Amino acid sequence: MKTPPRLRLRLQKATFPHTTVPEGTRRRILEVGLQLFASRGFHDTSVRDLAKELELQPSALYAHFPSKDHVLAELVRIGHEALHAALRTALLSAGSHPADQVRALVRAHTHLHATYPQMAVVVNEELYALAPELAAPALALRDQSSALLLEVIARGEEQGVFAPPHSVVTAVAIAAMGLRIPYWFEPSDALDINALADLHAELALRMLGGRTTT
Amino acid sequence: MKTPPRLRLRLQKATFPHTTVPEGTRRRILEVGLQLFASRGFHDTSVRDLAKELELQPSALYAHFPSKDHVLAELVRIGHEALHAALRTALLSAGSHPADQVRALVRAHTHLHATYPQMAVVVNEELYALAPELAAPALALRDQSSALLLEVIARGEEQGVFAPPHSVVTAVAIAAMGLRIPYWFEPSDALDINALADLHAELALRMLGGRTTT
DNA sequence: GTCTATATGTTGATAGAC
DNA sequence: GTCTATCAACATATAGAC
Repeated sequence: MKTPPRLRLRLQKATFPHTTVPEGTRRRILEVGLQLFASRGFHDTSVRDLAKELELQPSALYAHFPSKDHVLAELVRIGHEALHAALRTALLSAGSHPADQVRALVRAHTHLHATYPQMAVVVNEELYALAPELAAPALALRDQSSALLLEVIARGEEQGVFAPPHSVVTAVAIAAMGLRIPYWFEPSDALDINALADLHAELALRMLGGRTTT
Repeated sequence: MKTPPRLRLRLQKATFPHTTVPEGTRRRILEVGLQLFASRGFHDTSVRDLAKELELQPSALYAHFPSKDHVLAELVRIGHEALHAALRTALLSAGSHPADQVRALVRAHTHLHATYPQMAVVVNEELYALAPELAAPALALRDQSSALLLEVIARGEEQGVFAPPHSVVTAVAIAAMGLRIPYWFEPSDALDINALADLHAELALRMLGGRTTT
């Protein structure tokens, strides 16, 4: 926190996907960590910065986390688990038609990235700051999550309802839409989260060449 | 550079878009800066790290740049200028049909991000580390670059050859494909840069609903 | 579980010789 | 334009009292 207030993301109160995060100081640390890591980055946020925002002394944090890295690791874990859970739930409540399933996955992906922009940014930009053993669980979940989309696309191609120019490149492009959301989207009357989710689902289906409705 | 080798981007020799970067030590500093900032991030790369890789003493850098920030600022400037120049050139050599123009813009965007992945990463992820006055020129160029795509899309809609579900959201989605390239793409025989450019252009046109050929 | 105080290393940057 | 030597500020983390 040497350089003036160029922020990666607007500095605002950060919220979690509702996972099992205990109340109390530990949770407050995670919330403040999410806020600061998202807006200035992990390496540009010091333990003193966290403590100041929490109105605690720096040493007090170490009663709750063994190190600054572990605060980030916990955030990264929560974020990946929330996304994976959301995608699985979406798939389960979708119909059996591949277009419905893509719509469900993309809508869930969009919803999460638009609702928890700080979590999305920290999970995606600061994962590399973790030692391999702290990052590993998140990376495993990430692979499982992308597999969900790839499988639905493959099934759609087999059934002849999708005809993307290249299934992997198209899957990456669909995911990319979601990953960019925190950097430009601000919910408004003209374009709220639900409308954005619909738009992204529509764009995904256009890329897949699957305009089919059930 | 405290934490073990989790790298954001593979550590490899970094090259520039051919802009006017003078030979000599100043250029070497920029090349090494690009390499290290891309792989570990600006805040996790110390002046000592740069000096070590350059086989110089840390103090020697200050004969070429007034501060570490100015190294990043110069990289960010070069990157933005290169992209803007590439997009303008692409537009000029494209035909007058909006579909041709989108194809040209997307192909150029893809080419640059695939050819200079480190530059793309640094420009997009580390811009926020700069003080406003150092970041301003780049931000201005960025606005001009996105305007190019938005204008072509608007013209296509007026002519009735494009019918995207939402022009701004679609433009952002098209740009997002390009921004993700450095994080997954590795040129291969099965998928080289040209093929990727073609695929991205095709996906962009599908999103725009403009399959027209000239 | 929070505090005060501090250990220990690293940071960006400068002074001044050659 | 590079070196040696160094500064002041900052980093993460710990020790021990309450």
